[in-house]
Amino acid sequence: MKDPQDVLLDYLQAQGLKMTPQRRTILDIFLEAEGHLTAEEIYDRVKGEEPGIGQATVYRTMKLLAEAGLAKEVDFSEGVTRYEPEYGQDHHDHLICENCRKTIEICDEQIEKLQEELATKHGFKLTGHKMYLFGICEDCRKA
Amino acid sequence: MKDPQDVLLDYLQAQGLKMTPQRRTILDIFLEAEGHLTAEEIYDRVKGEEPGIGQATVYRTMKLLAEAGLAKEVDFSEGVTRYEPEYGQDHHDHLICENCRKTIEICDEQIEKLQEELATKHGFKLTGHKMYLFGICEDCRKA
DNA sequence: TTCTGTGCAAATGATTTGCAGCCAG
DNA sequence: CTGGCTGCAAATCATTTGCACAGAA
Repeated sequence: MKDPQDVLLDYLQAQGLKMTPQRRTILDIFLEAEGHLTAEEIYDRVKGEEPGIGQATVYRTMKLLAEAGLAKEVDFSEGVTRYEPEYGQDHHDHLICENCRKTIEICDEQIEKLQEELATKHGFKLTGHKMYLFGICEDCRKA
Repeated sequence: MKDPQDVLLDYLQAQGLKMTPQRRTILDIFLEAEGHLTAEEIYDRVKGEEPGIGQATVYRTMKLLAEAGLAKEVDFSEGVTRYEPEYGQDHHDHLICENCRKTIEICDEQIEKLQEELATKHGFKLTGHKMYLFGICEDCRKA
């Protein structure tokens, strides 16, 4: 598979935009991080590596990565946008523990198919969906 | 079915809170409105009827109605919280046209069942879910 | 009377934007 | 060179909160 840096480069060129060290750094840090980070959290990590980078740049770059198909915005109803790597990842939804906030990535083909049918039934051409299941995980129920 | 005003009254009394004309007005206007309004939009309508009511009161009251089970918060990823009447309504999800923002309420029992199973499979006790299907509606595809 | 509720304005928190200088192509 | 990019600070936008007064119970 193509290197994510190259994917970004291609996207930038196609849009007449430019590659910069800031964008490179932010992409690297974002990709090597685990989980679903907010722009703020990414900014904190970026500061550790390149203290000169401003937080507006991080916000701008994360939006850019989302457009380039490298990052995906997720929203767990906390009032902040989180990002997860999208490139080379299979599509999935999330199962979130309302107590400890642990998040499990889930995917069910049958549900996807039913969603498609449901949209079609109403005359829609489905372009995407968001599904979040909320519950209490095993550990939290025991405790 | 019990009158929504009474449902609110019961909830308030159970919580040691008070009924006020503002709350009555906001509930009325919210219930007679169609669709999925934001607190801001509800505030605009409220001003038409009772100009003295402040917008903080509308925000506070909508949260209250949500706790009382009379309103439900929905989030179409626009950066604002919308509210829809919940009392006496069946559970449903939403199918949203990305072009004209038209929203259709949908419900599929089979999907719900699969969601339950999916959660259980991961050791979760499902407490709720959010599902939004995005697409392009028939009218917009024709146009 | 006793709190809770209200309106107002100020505060918040996440995100965006204006701007002057910087730098990739 | 030139137009996009950056850091900074100021600006937004939705929502929340502090406060003094008002009004349900």
